Amino acid sequence: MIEEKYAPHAIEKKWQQYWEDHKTFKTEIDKNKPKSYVLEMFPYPSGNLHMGHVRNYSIGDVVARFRTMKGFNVLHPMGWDSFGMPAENAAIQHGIPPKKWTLDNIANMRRQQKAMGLSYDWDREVTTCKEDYYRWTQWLFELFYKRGLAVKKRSSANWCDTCGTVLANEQVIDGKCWRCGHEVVKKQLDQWFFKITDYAEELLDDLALLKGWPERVKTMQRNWIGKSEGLEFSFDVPSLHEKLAVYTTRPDTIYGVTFVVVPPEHPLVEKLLKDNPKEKELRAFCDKVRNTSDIERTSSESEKVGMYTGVDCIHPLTGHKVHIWITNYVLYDYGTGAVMGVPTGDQRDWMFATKYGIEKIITLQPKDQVLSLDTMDHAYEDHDGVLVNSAQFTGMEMNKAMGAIIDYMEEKGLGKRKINYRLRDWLISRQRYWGAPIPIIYCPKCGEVLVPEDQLPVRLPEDVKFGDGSMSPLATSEEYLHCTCPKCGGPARRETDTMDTFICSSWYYLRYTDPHNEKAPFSKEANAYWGPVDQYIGGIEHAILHLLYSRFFLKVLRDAGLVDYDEPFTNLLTQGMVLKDGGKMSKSVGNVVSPEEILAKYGADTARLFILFAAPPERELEWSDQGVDGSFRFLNRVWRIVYHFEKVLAQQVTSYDTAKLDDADKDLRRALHATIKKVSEDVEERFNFNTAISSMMELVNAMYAYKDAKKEPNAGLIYETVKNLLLLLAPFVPHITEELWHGVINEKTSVHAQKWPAYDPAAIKVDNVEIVLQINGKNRDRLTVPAAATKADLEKLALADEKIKKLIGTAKVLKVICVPGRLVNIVAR
RNA sequence: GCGGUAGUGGCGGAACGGCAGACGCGCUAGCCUCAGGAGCUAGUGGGGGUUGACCCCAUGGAGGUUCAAAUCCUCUCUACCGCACCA
Repeated sequence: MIEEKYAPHAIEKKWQQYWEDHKTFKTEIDKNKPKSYVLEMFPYPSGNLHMGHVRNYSIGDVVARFRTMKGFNVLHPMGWDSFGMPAENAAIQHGIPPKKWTLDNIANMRRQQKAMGLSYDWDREVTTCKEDYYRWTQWLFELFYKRGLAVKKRSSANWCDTCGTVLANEQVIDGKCWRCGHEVVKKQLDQWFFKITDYAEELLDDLALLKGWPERVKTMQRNWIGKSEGLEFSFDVPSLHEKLAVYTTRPDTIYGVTFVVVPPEHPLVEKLLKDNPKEKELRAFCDKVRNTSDIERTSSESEKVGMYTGVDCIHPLTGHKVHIWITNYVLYDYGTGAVMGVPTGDQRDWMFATKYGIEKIITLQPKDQVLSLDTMDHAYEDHDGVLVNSAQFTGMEMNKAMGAIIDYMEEKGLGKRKINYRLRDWLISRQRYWGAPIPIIYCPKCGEVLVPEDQLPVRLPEDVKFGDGSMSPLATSEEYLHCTCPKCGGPARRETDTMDTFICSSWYYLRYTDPHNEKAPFSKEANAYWGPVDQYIGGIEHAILHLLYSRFFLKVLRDAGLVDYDEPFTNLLTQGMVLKDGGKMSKSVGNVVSPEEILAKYGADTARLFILFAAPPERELEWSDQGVDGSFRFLNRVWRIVYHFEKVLAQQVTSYDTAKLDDADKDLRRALHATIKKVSEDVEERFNFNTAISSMMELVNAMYAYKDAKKEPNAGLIYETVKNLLLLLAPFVPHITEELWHGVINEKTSVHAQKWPAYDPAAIKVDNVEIVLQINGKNRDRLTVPAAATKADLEKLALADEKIKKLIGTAKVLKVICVPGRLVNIVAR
């Protein structure tokens, strides 16, 4: 029995309670079943779900429920990426302790997720800011440390003097502090790094293993790692008795070098400035440049400025003097940190040389053209052409010259072939409170000492002050700061930096496999069964950082013997953003649609259905309030048509004789089986949920047409149709289907415990198809032909068509192209 | 700037290189109703036309490949994502 009217709220509450009571989504290892690990990126607990979350979880839930119905043992967990700046800001601005703020937010968001009817195994929830989790984050830091992958290096951070705090890049707005507007400066600090560059080559190579990743994500990672092959060589700096090393990917242009540039951070700069008559001006210039961002420095738009140091070096091949400049347009942490300037081969160098009147020498020109400085107005940057003005290499083709010059330099001992990566080591130190403390102790006698494993976690103290000028809030807790050295027992102090939250999120997918383990981050056995993640789903904005860090982490754990596979995420689905009025939903624009309101108005099933229907998952999604109405209307249509057939269904006629079907029956049956086929393929192979839903809408339309066409419906066919419609809809709209299933199909079982339906190929077959007749690619007529017609049949039928004959007239038929089932194209002149 | 992606009716979107616009929204008309922000039926890219025939145009723009292009190639414009301390 079902109610006459669809009442989503009562139904949804009822079934959510039922699933919770019956632990419907609890997962255990079951070696008799194939496993499938379906994972959505865990959220930062900002306090409320936004539509991006709703989209992410709706997609994941369909995949998880679908795979369960397909017979997989599905792991589908949820947790919280709960360390980070917003909690600390809440503490600074409103005096709320970060822990309380975070846990309250988690409670609220968990409630919202539960209201969506998501099939999570909540017993596996992980929360990165809780001791039972960050204890293992610290343990993993120690693992990295022991393997030589966690090292200290000097590096700069954004610093605001007024607030007395380090600033994140996003807190620096136009070079000023976001809170006080004071000018931001760069401050040199000793900071911890993870040596991700040790894995650069493997991170690059193994992209080939990721067949289930979008090509664009792999391309972005490839470019981010940025492998290049080139030449490293040095210029002698006679006045300083030093060498200045440079790296270039264009050794073919080496004879065109007319200056060398270094950034203010370059180690040679101090020596260049010492006893320099222009020291004061140069220092002022360095200070200014030091505070500009990498994007500004590498932009070819922004102005290239520099100062000649007055110091010269010697070109290793020509012996000519070359000026050394300090500039704002090179990066200090790529290559050797110094760059050779070739005005005619690089547009940035061209602009710089033009501005400062530096000499230009043409050393490469196109094969069929002679370049002249008189007519050139920009650099010749093509990787093609012939060398000129290049001593014995003159006349050589660019591609050959590259190798020849490197060989020559190596032969003469002047330089060497070098592979470089754009990828930099991962700076993991944060001078903040709300993160996992780095488990290091500094002892005056023993130096840097790891906190022993059995003393983990290093707990976050609660008696800290924010923004009092200390490098890190943790330094303001006397109790935290002072400790005894684990080695010698003498007085020592703790590291006061915490870890980048990206570390917490680089291994959480492993913890889900064994979330309550107190002896290890996870057991090998649990992870061997569940890992790797079969389907990972999350925003495209994570295409590089999070996904690259996670890949790096897993490879280190593999090398440490903790896991036995190479990549954490076998398949990746990157979802697009949710937009409103063409733009990102944001509070400042005021176009935010609250999921909570949508749930309150229509219920979870409508919200889930709409967000899956409105666009394919990888594309951006334009939110439409009217579109939501449409989805709600569809669910009402489903409800009414099932209600209409309730008495027929109550007879429980579960079969029928296919030989006794009339045309209306056959049409409905064909529609049903075509829909099963379409939905199965769309969900399983392409994740095209929008077209899967549209085909189910067509099926419901066909059921209405059938209702009107037949006074006496075929009870068996109706039963089959309704039953399968509910099964197909179940992963998308789990509550309404559960209610209808219990009401008209089987009150003892859950629709979510059923097998996914199969279609009958014979039911889809049609006898005749309509094809298009074209002349010279233009549609001229249509023709109904037997579905089995061959190419030869089609050609004969097409050429016999009266209208076609008339249109061809006296023209000569040159060619006839036949595509069975689709068209015939007659080429006639 | 560099790297990546996307542009199709009034709107969201369909379309193995093979009938452009499925499905939904919106709109129009009719039916039903005391009533409707409910439901049902039909229509709905633009232009022409003998107005259920038929013809032409149309997938950001310009070229190209092909019997055939929204789809492949080149250039270009626009929007969005990432750029290493937001997560």
